This record gives sequence, C-alpha cells and structure tokens, in this order.
Amino acid sequence: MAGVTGRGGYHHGDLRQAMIDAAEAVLAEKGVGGFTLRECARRAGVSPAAPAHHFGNMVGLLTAVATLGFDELSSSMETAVAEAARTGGDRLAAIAEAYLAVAMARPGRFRVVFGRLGLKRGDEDLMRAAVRAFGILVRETKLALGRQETADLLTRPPSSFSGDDDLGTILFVWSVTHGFSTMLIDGQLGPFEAQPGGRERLVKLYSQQLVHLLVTAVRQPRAAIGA
Amino acid sequence: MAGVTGRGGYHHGDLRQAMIDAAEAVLAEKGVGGFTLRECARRAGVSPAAPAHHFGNMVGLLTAVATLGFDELSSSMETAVAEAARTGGDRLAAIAEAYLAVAMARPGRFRVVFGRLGLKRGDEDLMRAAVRAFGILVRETKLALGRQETADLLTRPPSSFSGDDDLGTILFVWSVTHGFSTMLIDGQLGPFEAQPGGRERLVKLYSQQLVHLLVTAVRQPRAAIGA
DNA sequence: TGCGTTATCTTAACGCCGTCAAGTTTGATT
DNA sequence: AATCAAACTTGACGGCGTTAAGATAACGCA
Repeated sequence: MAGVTGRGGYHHGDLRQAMIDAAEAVLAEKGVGGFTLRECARRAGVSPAAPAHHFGNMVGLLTAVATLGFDELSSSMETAVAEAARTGGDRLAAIAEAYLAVAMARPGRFRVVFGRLGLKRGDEDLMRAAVRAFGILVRETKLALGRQETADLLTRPPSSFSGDDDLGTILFVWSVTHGFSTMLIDGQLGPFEAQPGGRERLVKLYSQQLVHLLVTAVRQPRAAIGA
Repeated sequence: MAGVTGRGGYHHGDLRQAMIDAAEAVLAEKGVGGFTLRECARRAGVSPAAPAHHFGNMVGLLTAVATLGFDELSSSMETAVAEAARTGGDRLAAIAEAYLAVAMARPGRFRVVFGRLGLKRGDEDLMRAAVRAFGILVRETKLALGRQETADLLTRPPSSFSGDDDLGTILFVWSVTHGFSTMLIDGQLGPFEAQPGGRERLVKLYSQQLVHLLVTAVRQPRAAIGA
C-alpha cells in the first residue's frame, strides 16, 4: 500500500512527481474546490508534511501543476498550428480550437492555471511557461495581421508589439477563446448543455461560428478600426 | 462591539442582511480565497453557527451574494443601454463596458457569481437573476442583428432564439466581454498593468478596440458567415 | 396581561484542513 | 566505515465548516 510510485521504503524515490500526479488526479475527480494537500499526500502514500520539502507549501504544488498546464497549452497550440500549416487551415482558428480542447480535457488543471487560487508569483518556471504560451498567441495574431513573415516566426521569438493596435487585437483573440472556454467548463453554459445536442452542439457552435467571427474580425480591413 | 447591524441583543435583528454585507466586505478585502464563513459571522457579531438558520450553509450564503451580483450586473447593463439609447451611442458597446465596470468594481463578488465555488444549484432566486442578466444580453444582441424592433424590446421579454446562428453571436459577445473581464480581475493581464499606463491603458484598449472589433464583427454582413 | 410556541442564537464538540518543529531513517560522500 | 545532508514521520497547533443540544427572546393567542 506504499506509494503510487517509487520503491515503497521510507524514502519515496520520486515524491515530487508522485505528488503532481496525485494533484492532477484529485483535480480531475473532485475539482479545484475539493482539492486538499493531505488528500494528495495520502494518494502518494506519504505523510501530510512530506510534500513541504519539495514544494514548500500547497501553493508551490499548485504552481508546479499550473506550469505543466501552461506547457500543455503551448504544446497543443503549436501542434494545432503545425497541422493547420500542413493542411492549409486557418492558424488562428486552430489555436482557438486547441485552447478550448485543452480546457475541456483537464478543466481542473485549467482552473488552477487561470484561477483565483494564488500561485507562487515570480516563480521562474511558471513565468517561463506562461510567457511561452502567450508568445504563441502573439506570434499567430501578428501573423494574421500580416506583421511578420512565416519563415521569420520559426526562428525568432515574438518579442515586442507594434503598439496598442496589435495588443488590442491580441487581447481580443485571447478574450474570445478564454471567455468561451472558462464559461463552458465553469458551467455558465449549463442550460444549453442540458438541451438536445448537449455539449457537442456548443463546441460545434464555437468552432463553426465563434471562431469564424473571431477570424473575420481580426482580418477585417484595419481602416475600419480606430474611431 | 456587538453586531454591525441590528440591535445588539441576543437576537440580531437582521442577521441575514448583516451576513451578506459582511460577506461582501470580506470578499472585497481578502478575495474569494480568503473568504470564510466564521470571519463573516465574526464581523456580524455572531457565533459561527448562527448563519446556518438563514442560509443553511456557506454555499447558501454565497448563493445569496451571487444573486445580488447578477442583479447588479443586470441593473448596470440596463442603465448603460438606456444611456446609450439616449445619447445615440452603441447599445452593445454600452453593455460590454458595463460588464467590465461591474467586474472591476467588485471583483470578489464577480468571482463568486462566475467562479468555481459551487453555488446552490436550482436556487430559484439565483436562477431568476441569472436569466434576467442573460436575457439582456440576448435582447441586445438580437437587436444588433436586426431581429427585433426597439419598441418591441421594452414590452416583450427576449424569449426564444432564432436558431443557432443567433446563439453563436450571443455567445460570441458574451465570450469577449466575460473573457476580458475575468482575465483582468484574475491578474492574467498583470504584466501589462505593470507597464506605464497601468490598468487604465488596458481599460481604454478594451473600450476603444476590443469593443469596436466586437461590434463590427456582430454587425458584419451575415453572408460572410457560415462556412 | 400572561403564557406557550417557535424562531433565533450560543455553546460545545467533531473531523478535517495546512503548516511547523523536532525527531527518525536513508542514501551519498569521503 | 563514519559522517553528513536529504527525505520522510510524528505530533501538535490553530482555524475551518458543520452539527446537536440547550438557552433566550420575540410573537400570537387566551
């Protein structure tokens, strides 16, 4: 009955990873509300005080989970973009759909990443992961705006903005995807999920209409903007 | 040092309201993470078990707070729409700005309304308040789509949809406003707030660019939609 | 006016939580 | 083989939400 991972002795072997795995499992089963450090320690077959050595405190554990969340978000978006580039699909649309897919696949973790539970601010790994994810969004939005060449993207980091105009568009893209994703997994759209068609219908509505509206808005003639 | 409200005796007098006030204060000061039922009871000058009679449990109290949150959201949106109708401004833009304003004014309460903390599902008052708020969004989006006459709106409730096309647009509007609002108050845009201009710059960006993109997208020729 | 009924609130306790200090075990280094 | 640092346990602390049982006061009715 010892640890889920490791060798089962006094020393666990890889408690850090075991705790993260346990945290993911608890988040998946009971959600962020039912998350407790003691439960995670229990699943890892370890005393409640053991995790302190690896994570400092509960916030440290959640920060590690959030870092993984950002990484998966980045990976999924990159994969989706690559696929779109291959098949000739819309890169921005691919990102928007990947974002929702990640949120739906692991809602508990997603809420840790973007939720109100305080994370370790200033954590290096977390910051790096967050910057990477946001950088993808920036890069693709700028590409859609015609600010960069595709070849350039693969070698150079997104770096700076072209000013508030681009930032506004970037935040617009992020707002739509993030807004719909959070509303869906937080149950705000529950009444619509209860209707015939269920969640599938909403997801289809998202990819067929919301994303289309989004892409069209981003690509509209710039002259139309800026009252 | 007795209760904040009421007469100070053994019986509080209006504990229900006092608990709600205390809850709002705690949410404003310590956020949703630092919210505890005992702290609220302490501020109301009452024992930890007292609130049970009025709210059942903590979720009941939060549900009452969320109901007020929905009501304020509705009121703010209606006021903004009325003002826009008076001055000839864009009604949809007015709603989007009112939404953000409410979120910024009371971020703690806003997170209770739309957060992961479970509320009493099926609560009558809560449902009514939520339906009212959403109804405003539906009504105004349909108006923007040219589905209803203005005069009709003042007398008739929003009622049904014209199908998935309208629903998609409605959710699009909601996603943008909700997405930006939650990201802002949850600190996702923190790095941008730290830059010169601070939060004000972001809010300006929202009302001048995001909302413009949103309104333009909603009002674009419908023929362009529906791959 | 007096009395019983009922809603309201207190007290006391339960189990669970996150965290800390101190002690124990283990693996690694020399 | 001896030493040391890292990893984990034990035990305790205060705080949490909730409950059961008892105290108090307001209210309705005679």
